[in-house]
Amino acid sequence: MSTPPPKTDPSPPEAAGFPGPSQISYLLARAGGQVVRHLNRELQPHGLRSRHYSVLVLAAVSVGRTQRELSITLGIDPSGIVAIVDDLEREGLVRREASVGDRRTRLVVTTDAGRRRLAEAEPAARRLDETLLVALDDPEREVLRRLLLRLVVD
Amino acid sequence: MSTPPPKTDPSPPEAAGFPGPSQISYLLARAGGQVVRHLNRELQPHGLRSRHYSVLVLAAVSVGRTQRELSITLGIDPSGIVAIVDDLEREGLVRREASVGDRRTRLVVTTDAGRRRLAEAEPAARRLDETLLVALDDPEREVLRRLLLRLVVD
DNA sequence: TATTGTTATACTCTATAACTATA
DNA sequence: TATAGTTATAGAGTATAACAATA
Repeated sequence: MSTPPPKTDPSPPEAAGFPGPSQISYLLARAGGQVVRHLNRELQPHGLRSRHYSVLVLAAVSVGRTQRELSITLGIDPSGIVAIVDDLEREGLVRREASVGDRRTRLVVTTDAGRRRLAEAEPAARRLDETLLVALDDPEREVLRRLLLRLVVD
Repeated sequence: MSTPPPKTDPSPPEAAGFPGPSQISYLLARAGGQVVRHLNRELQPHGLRSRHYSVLVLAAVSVGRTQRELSITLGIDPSGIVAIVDDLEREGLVRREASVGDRRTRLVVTTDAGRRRLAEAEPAARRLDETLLVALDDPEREVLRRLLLRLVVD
């Protein structure tokens, strides 16, 4: 009779020949860094950086977001949002509009120029998913996407 | 009779009520940012930042690594490695040793003080995996870990 | 009193280029 | 010529604190 292969350790210190730390948090930090670097490079021809792109996407999806919402959703400090929206507004890609209910808040809304810019840049961002995830097949990507969604919502 | 729930779209533009873009690259960037922020906060009492911690871990696992190896494995620019190793050396946590074969390279080796510091800090880093991944059960974490490993190796 | 947006500041990180010493 | 390490520098990102307007 054949002895069953030993159960793999659920959290081995080193895995699969990867020489670095294999803790999930480390791997996430590393993968995230890769993404930002690549994304910045891909977006450069379109005059956007990853953070500006995120804000532009998010403001475009809804009719308008308060800067506070953008800050919370994107995990960027409110003062960082101000700087990013300043940049985008200077280029005419978003407008700050007065909010009806609360005169403290200012709604960030995407302009037509912003939507055009987004349409130009989007393929570059989608291409990133392709090149970065080349090691994974479609079902694996979907699994990864769902797991990450649950992490990021928090 | 109950109608079966509709099959979920394998790659919907928006998913599960999450307000942001649900592209994997975006989610990775976001999760990675969270990790680095949390990790830096957890490590602060131990006088380490996430990059210093990574280098310390990596140098401790083996008998010594060239700075070039550290640079490639951690995805940090060689000039960044110099700065980090300078910091660690100043605190006596690592030493730079001459390499036998190649007099250009310098091996980064962890000192006893470095190993002690690592032992102090490690629980904080492991705690991160716990708090950050609270939404996922053990098998899910293992799936995520393996997928990320394949992404990061590249 | 608490919150939204804003400004200011210091520090860390990233990206590049140039330089040196060795190979 | 090419590679390992180093230095210098500019720009981007992060973290904090303080402030004015408004709730």
